[in-house]
Amino acid sequence: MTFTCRPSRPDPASGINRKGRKFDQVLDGARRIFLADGFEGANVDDIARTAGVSKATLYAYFPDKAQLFTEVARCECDRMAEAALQEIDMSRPIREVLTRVATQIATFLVSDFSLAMFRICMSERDRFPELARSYYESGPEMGRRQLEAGFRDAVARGELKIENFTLAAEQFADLARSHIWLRAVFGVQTSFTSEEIAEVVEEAVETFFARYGR
Amino acid sequence: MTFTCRPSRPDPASGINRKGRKFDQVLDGARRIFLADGFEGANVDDIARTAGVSKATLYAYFPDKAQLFTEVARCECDRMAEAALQEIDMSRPIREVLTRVATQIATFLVSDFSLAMFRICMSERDRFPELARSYYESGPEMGRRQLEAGFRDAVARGELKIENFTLAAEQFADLARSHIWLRAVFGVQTSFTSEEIAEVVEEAVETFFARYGR
DNA sequence: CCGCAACTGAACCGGGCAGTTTAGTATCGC
DNA sequence: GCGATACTAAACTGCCCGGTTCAGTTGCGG
Repeated sequence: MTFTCRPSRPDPASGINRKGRKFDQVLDGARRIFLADGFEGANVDDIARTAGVSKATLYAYFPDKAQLFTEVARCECDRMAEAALQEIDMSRPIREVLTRVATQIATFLVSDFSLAMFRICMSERDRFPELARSYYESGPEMGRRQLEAGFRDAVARGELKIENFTLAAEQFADLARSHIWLRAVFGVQTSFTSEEIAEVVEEAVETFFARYGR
Repeated sequence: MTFTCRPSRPDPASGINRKGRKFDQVLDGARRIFLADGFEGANVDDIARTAGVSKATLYAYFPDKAQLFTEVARCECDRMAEAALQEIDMSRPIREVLTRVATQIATFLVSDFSLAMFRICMSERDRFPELARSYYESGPEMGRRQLEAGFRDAVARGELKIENFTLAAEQFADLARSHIWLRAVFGVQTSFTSEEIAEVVEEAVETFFARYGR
């Protein structure tokens, strides 16, 4: 599956040349290799080969490796934001809603994509400080805001009682990833059954409700 | 401050030569540079210079960069284990105890050392899979076991009610780092006042108690 | 069929860095 | 004083890899 990502804001004189048949190929190849190997670890020859393009062509589109990387990263941040921005359907009973949301959080956080992006953000924080920051903002932060909004509705309807919305949302997300995420990022456990996730989710909802329920 | 770390198990024919005046210097210099720059990012010349030692001397002690790194990493895992292994004083009222423990967890997790080690584990997970694993085991895992033990005591004394001890401990630790740790690892926020930490801790204890209290 | 622009593939350059070598110095036991 | 051992400084090797160059190919508009 390959898809491109048009600039959210067109890059101002970034030196990127978007016109040409193979632009998308290059970006796609770069995405794969960068996600797999990180920035430092990625080899431009590999990217070109994976993209099915000559190195010269690659450098016809992008002035250097760093800009190619930031372009990929920007797209992935957009994807991330999109993922974080699913509307929360509050029409169902609150407990069911929270269970579904927690399941989504937990499942996403142990996905290959999420883990790869996280690792890259960690590894490349010195070289690309903006990357980690903007990923945080389009991901965790965006997700938190969504949660907060949902919580406000629920409180308004008398289904939850919350004073500190920010921290409550943060706690909810942290509870939803309890146990499994740390194991995933440290590589202690590499795959998770839906039962494992369901157990963590259930306990998360239980604890959250004990504090903020009704 | 410089201190050495004798092998927990003497390395079997690892090619490391421990005798010589400057062994400790080398290890100490390596620790600094590796913690600051990671494995790939660290420059052996820098290490030698920081250690106040010639490169030739360095290579008289360690056969290569990787072994030097793993030696440093092993020591840091030991330090980590030691830090995680503080006895929990259960004589005080449970709420006070948990508040103190949560404060320790939160404070440690946003410390330079902890963040540096975490980043290295993430960055070098492919090159040194064992590192992340053993750091996880001497850190989070060890800490969790300690917590679990404390919880069992508390349950026995009727101060808490818990069924799933593992998940409860995990939830407690996750609640204790809520909000602040993610911001720290993504570099969104680089320093934390004790008030910020205290707030998170208080909310963590509150939520934990709502579920598992009395 | 021509011309032009995109693309290819392979050779090449240059810098960074792990690890080695070498020629020389300091220190210690005897 | 003498040999041995530890250490130093600096030059050097070899490799990897980002980026460039260039001679040749493909394909498309007119």
